[in-house]
Amino acid sequence: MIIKETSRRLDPEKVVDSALAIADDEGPAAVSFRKLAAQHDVTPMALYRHFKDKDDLLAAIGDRILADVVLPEPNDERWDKQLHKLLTAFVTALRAHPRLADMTLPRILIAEPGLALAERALELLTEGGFAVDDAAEVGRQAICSLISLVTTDPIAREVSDPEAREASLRRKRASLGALSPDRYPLITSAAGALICPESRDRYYEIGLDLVVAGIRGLRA
Amino acid sequence: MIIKETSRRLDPEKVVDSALAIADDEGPAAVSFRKLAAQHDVTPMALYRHFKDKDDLLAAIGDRILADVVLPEPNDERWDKQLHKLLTAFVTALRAHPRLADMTLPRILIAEPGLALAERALELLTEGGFAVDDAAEVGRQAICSLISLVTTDPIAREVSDPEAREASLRRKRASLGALSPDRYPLITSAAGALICPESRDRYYEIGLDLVVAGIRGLRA
DNA sequence: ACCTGAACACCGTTCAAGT
DNA sequence: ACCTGAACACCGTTCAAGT
Repeated sequence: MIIKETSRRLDPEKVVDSALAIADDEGPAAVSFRKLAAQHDVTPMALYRHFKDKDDLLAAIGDRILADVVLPEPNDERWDKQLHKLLTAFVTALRAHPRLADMTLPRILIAEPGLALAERALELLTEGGFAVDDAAEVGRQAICSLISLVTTDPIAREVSDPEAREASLRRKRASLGALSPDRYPLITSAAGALICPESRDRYYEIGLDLVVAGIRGLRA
Repeated sequence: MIIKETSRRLDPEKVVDSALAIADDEGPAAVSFRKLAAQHDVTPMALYRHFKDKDDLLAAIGDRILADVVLPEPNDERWDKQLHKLLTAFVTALRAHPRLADMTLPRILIAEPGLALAERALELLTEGGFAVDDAAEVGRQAICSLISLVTTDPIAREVSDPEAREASLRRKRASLGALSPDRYPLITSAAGALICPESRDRYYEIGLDLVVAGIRGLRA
């Protein structure tokens, strides 16, 4: 039996590891073939053997994130409760990569974990009384809302650079603080919550509840 | 009375016009100082007199879009019905710029039309029984969901390039068509709706109904 | 099959200088 | 105040060539 010596110098999976790390820290725009090539001691052009173009690399990042979704086992709870848990599992995986959550959207109906999630969501929605085509529309919208819940997470933003985060908060406080309480009484009195929600868990709880409540309400 | 001759060669408002046109056609990434400078017969550096940096220019685009929001007059309908109309007005303005809708988010609590929208939304939410801090959280989430509704509008995408759009649809059809109906019975049977919703108006109607139904449901 | 070298056509932004 | 010129430090991607 011959153990094949690994002859390839470049491991695409490790390139995606690096890309994911850069994107988490500095955002997807900071990911570049040239930087990745330098990190892996190859020419930028070497990457084109493994990724068609930059979009292809970003798609691989999306797939990586989706691979972390851990679907809950079906049980005998009500469809809406199970849907809540299913969507929570999706959000949990995305929360690890707040700046990258939207890379999953174009991969959901392509990557296997995304397909499993979608199929299960459609099962629960049809169980809840939706026609399959309506379930598709509602499910898509739910996924989109939850992705944007994560991408716009006000607490996670710029977490890599705490002083940039502080500066951004200070700017927001200053701008809302300058508003006239007569013209904008509710905005000024809700300024705290508008600038940054008190608790991150509560932020996600409200977001998920809102999505599931919408689905429940639409069916009626 | 002296009519001041306009001495400035560069009108920042016209630069934003051009930037908006480019961004609508080719996406925000295609907007560049160099391209805009060429279009306005100046050096790229001339733009830095009028815009701090590229982010500042994109913020101006966000403000432009928000300026098109036409708020409905308050009336004596129920709070949730009025909220539906308010949010519809927001979505209507965004729909004119599907690829740019998310540039409005960071400008909502800064640009005047965004503040007016936010204040009115908070009014209706508190009228509906939300505490002001909860209203803030719920309102933010609603705005985010609706922005993502527009940015991911499956019908508007790549509308500038109809054959790219066709190619993308074909790719999606092929990829869903290759799935096993045994493993993914619901996805395959909903393939049509998943690839592209039948009607654009219905797409937006469902999206808006879902958001308002969620808010109504959360209050209870 | 996998990688390199050189080149093309772009970017945002800084700095010093002109009027 | 407003604009220019030259430069710096980047990009993605193509093409032809090497092993």
